Parts: sequence; structure tokens; C-alpha cells
Amino acid sequence: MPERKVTSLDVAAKAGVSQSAVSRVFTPGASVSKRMAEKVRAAADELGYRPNVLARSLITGRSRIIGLVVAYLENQFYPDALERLSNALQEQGYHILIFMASGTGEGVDQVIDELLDYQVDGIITASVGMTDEIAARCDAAGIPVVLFNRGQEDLRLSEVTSDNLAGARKIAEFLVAGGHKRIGHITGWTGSSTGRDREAGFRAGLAEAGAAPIIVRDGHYRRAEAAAAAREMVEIAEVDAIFVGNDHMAFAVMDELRFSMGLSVPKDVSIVGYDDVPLAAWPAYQLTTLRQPSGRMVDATVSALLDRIASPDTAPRKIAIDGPLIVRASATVPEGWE
Amino acid sequence: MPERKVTSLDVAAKAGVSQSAVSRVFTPGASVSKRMAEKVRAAADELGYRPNVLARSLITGRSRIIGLVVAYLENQFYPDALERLSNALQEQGYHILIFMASGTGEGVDQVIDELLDYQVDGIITASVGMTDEIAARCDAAGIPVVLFNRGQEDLRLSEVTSDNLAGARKIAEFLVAGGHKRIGHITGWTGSSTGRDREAGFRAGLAEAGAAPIIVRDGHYRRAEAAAAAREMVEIAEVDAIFVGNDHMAFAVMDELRFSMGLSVPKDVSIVGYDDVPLAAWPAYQLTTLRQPSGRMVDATVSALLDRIASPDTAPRKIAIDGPLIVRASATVPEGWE
DNA sequence: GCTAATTTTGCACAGGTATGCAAACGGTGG
DNA sequence: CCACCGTTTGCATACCTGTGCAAAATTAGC
Repeated sequence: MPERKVTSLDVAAKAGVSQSAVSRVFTPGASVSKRMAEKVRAAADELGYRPNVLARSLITGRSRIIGLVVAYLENQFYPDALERLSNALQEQGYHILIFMASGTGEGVDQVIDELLDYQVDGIITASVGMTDEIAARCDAAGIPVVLFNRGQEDLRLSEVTSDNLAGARKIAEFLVAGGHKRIGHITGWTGSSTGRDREAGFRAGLAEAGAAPIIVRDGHYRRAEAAAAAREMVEIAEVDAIFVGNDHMAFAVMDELRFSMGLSVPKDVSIVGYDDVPLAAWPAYQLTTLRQPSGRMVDATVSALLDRIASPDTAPRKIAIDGPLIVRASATVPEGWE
Repeated sequence: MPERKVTSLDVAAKAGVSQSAVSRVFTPGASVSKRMAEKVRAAADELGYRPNVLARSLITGRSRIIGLVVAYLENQFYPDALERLSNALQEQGYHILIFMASGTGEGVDQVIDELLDYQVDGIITASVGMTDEIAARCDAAGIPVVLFNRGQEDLRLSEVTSDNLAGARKIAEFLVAGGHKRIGHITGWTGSSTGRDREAGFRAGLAEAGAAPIIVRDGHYRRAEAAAAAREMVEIAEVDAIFVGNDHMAFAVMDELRFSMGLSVPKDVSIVGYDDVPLAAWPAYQLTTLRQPSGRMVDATVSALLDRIASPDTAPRKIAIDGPLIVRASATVPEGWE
């Protein structure tokens, strides 16, 4: 039970030095002699002193807080990314302040205001619709923004995604090579760049093989809509393969086909997802999917953000990281597929 | 692009009033006349002024930041709780600063120090082993702590859990009523109160029916260990039912039994979990499980914490919320079970 | 219209730290 | 022993806001 607050002045008094000396000891790269450092640290340890981050932030203008704007954590990809992001930032002395954009949602303005109120040093947005507006306005306010797993036309913003075009193209090749003739696609929300890019890449890949999707529906990243779309595709379009815009929806599709419609995956219909969340590897699904290398995406996000914080003139980056197709059992494997 | 920072002094100058007047306008419950408020708000809006939370925190001593210490987000229960917690706190004007205790982990001390550095107003711990030490030390430092989904002997700490004893007892009754004779139990980590309480409740429930578990193993909340334990239980102890300490492990157990061992759930072995995470309702698992009412748990957690922050003398609370057994298809349903 | 009671406003300071500047210090070479 | 130079240290101030206190302004009461 320390007497409430112990300040740098207390330490200074105890060590018989000035407050600024104490400050310098706790400021990396400041000019302090060995003897001084020892004296101060001894006094500090004895009193249990630690610098007050808030007071420090007030004067340095940096809070060492990163705002993370996130809409929903139901898709396992995001908790996973959150955990990695937080660990990576913690190693650099930053911490994540969470802003949920999903709630009753007074909307974007509310979130933006709160973000600015806390003087966050940088912002990461993930899985959120109104990304564009948040990002643009915060960037205008001079706070570096990185869009995680979502793209954006605006060249002033940094973004980190997987290479959705190339990834979806690989999936197209894979499905064609597997001998599928009637291929459907349930897109992620087409209001998101991720959804659009995957669709475009997929169409391009099919086109290269002289094919085209026979049916395309927007799944809005929601299980129920994806399941309904899948049912329609099977009943009406008689598809033999579906590329689903992310794993989260793909699980719903597999459930619908197997348990509601009594079909076999992949015998009746091949399913391919996108993300490779941990669940995709579980025996119940064994989902063939394109891996988003979340480790590398997180690293890229963190370094893009921190670089930008360190020197604000750094040009914004648009990074797309390539990921491998992970072949499991939810889709027919082409003969001789390496 | 606002000229970097606009302070209360700028607003005061523009409105032709004192800085304290501006401060009062933005402080709920302060004494300000209508005319003054209008003038100030007009000037503030025009300049795009918003109070600096950090400076405010420095003087009021409250940061409106809640530290959330969390170890792993793989178990879907926690992202779900995180989302709810964040939304609930946001409504009260608080935000969550994340502290991952899972990382390379310089250990507890590191985390505690960082928590204190940020002057958090309160702390919630979830899914983390060294809870006891963190909680005790932070509480000693005068910061209210609530343990979420974990209990603790120490009477000075608040905690919110589901009623693990009663819940596990219900499961015991259910399995006995289902005619199971050779019942196994894979505990959550027995180093956690949650794990211990569920085991105790389960044993008590069986004992009441004159039964007892024929084999008990510690699953440590990990998929791999749970799967291995399940295999052992089937091969060596020939169980006909397993109560698994949480859903996260239960999924692994079902996968192991069905896909590695070729058994039928529930025909060969009944499986019951605990938590009722969203996944439990998916057709692939249809897991019978005891629901932890995370909505109510979150509400209780938030109000316990905020009450404690508002008046530090409030007695710590230990709250256990009752949850219903959700009967699905992973365990034999007793005849005439309502 | 005048005084008393009440509300509103400004003043000045505090909260805990970082940092530019000048003074003090320590060592070197002659 | 002195002049000189590089390193340490202390002083004072700034960061931005909230709040106790006293002065000013408003309202009430007659």
C-alpha cells in the first residue's frame, strides 16, 4: 500500500538531486552520469517510483497508445490478429486502446471524436465498414492510420492486406484444375475492397482458363446470408464448387450443405475459403483455403505505423502480402496437384 | 487540417472569456450560464476544439481507461466477452486498454508495472493464470480489480463468474439421467478456480446420484491435451460420456472421437461442454453445454467495477450467475427431459 | 432603488513530467 | 596552476486542464 502517488519530486528529494535529474534517468538517451543513475534508481526502487505515462504524454505529445477500431470479433481472424497486434506493439512499448464500432453506434463521428480525445499516436482499423471516413478524417488530423485487411483508393493512407487478387486467382486455378464446371462465388461484402478484390481476382483467374462463375452472391460476411446463398446456388444453379469470400462464411456454407441439405463436401460440392483461421484446420471442417499470413501482416502493419509515427513525412505504404493456398479436404484435389 | 492542437485557451480567446469558463462548459455539472455556454460552444465548434483527455486525467486523477488483462483469445468465449465489455464500457465513457499476458511474457511484473504506468482507473482480468498476483498487487495499489470468469479466495477482490458449482451439478444430473454409467471428466486447468469449481460441482452432482467419475484428467484448456485425454478415456476407461471443462476443449474432443477414432457422438460417447460459445450452436457440433450468460456477466462486471471506482469503500462483490443447460445433440437426451 | 442572497466568472495554482539554457563540474594539456 | 573543452546538473518553464476562492454580476425581496 504505497502512499497513493510517488512522484519524481519525491525521488529527487530522497536522492538529494533535482527533479530533472530523475526525469533524465528515466528518459532513454539523456545525459546522465553513472553515479547519478545509480543514486536515482536506488531511491526510485525504494519508493516504488514509476514515471506517470499520462504526464509524460502531456508534454511529449505522444501517448504510446494506438487506437484499434474494430467492428466485430466473431470472425476468428480478428481476435487472432488482435492478439498478435497487441503483442507486437507491447514489445515496442505501445498499447492498444479498443474502439468498438459495432455497438449501438452513434456512428462514426462519435468514434472519431473519442479517438482524438485520447491523443492516440496512431490508428489501426480492421473489419469495419466506415473505414474510409474514419481514416480520412484522422489522417487529416495528423494521426497516422493503417488499414488492416482492407484497402482504399486514397493514396494518403497506408494499408496492409494479403494479395487478394493473386490469392483469389490461385483459388480459381485450383478449382478449374479440379475439373469443376459450374462454379459459384459468395463474395465478402462488396462494399469492402477485400470483397471486391477477391471477386475480381477470382473472375480473372477463371477467365484465364476460359471459364466464368455461373452465379455470384453477396454474403455480407454473415453466416446466415452465406448459408442462404449457398442453398440457392445448389438448388437453382446446380454448382459443383463454391469459392466463399472468407472462412467465417465458408463454415456456414459447409454446415448448410452437409447438415441441412444432406450433401457431401467435397464430393457433391467443393468449398474453398479465404483466411485460414485456426478453425479451418480442425477436423470437422478441413477447409481448403488461402492463408492470409497474419503474422507477416501484423508485422507490416506495426512497422508501417511506427515508422509513420517516428517520421510523419514517411510516404504511406500499400502492402499486399502473398499467401499460400492451403489444400485440405473440403475441395476436390486436382490430379497431381503438388 | 487543424493547426495541430487547439487548446482551451484558444477557445477562451476566441470567445472572449477565461480559460476556466471553457473548462466549465465541458465539465458536466459545473456552474455556467446559458449565454456563456452558447458562446463557448460556438467558438469551440468553429475551432474544432475537444478537451484533451490526458491533461484532464492528470488533474482529476482518473483516466477513464480500464485495463483488460487477457491471456489468449483462441477460446471464442473471450473475444465475445471482450466485445461486450468494450461496448458496455464505451457507453459509460470508458475505454479498454489491452494487456496481453500471453506474449513472450517477461511475466507478471512487467504487466503490472505497465498497468500502473497508464494510471488505469480499474482492471479486469480474464483467462489469465497469474490472476491472483496481479489482482492482489493492483488492489494494494488502490486500483479496483474485477476478476472475470475466475474466482479467488481473497475477499478483498471482486469477481464475476457463472455459478460453476451449480452448473456442473446440472450436467452431472443430465448425464446420469441419460443412463450413462462410465463417466469421465476432462477438467479445465485445475490451477484455475473455474476448473476446480466445475470439477467439484460435477463430483457433487454425481455423488448425489450415487455415482462418481471413473476417470478425470486435466485438459489445461488446451485442444491437444483435451484430445489426448479423451482418447485415453475411451481406450482405457471405456467411458460412455465425458464432461469437458469448456466448449473450446469439447470441440477438440468431438473432433478426436469422430474423426480420429471413428466413433459416433453421442451414440458411442456423449459429450457435454461448458460456456455455450457461438460455435457450440453450429450444426457441425451441436454441442450440449451449460450456458455462461456472458451478457449478464459483463453487466455485473461493469457495474461492480464502476461502483468501486465511484466509491472505493464499496465492498468487493463475489457474483456467481446461474446459467441454463442448453440441450443439443452431442449427448444422449434422457427420456422425458423437459 | 437599495440591500441581501445567489449565481456566474476570473484568477491563480496544481497535477507530474520533459527539455532548453546556463551554470557547475571533471579532466586535459601546457 | 591556468585556460580550455566536453559532460552533468539544476533552474525555470511548458504541456493542458480542473477547481478553490474571491470578486463580479445577476436575481430576489421589499
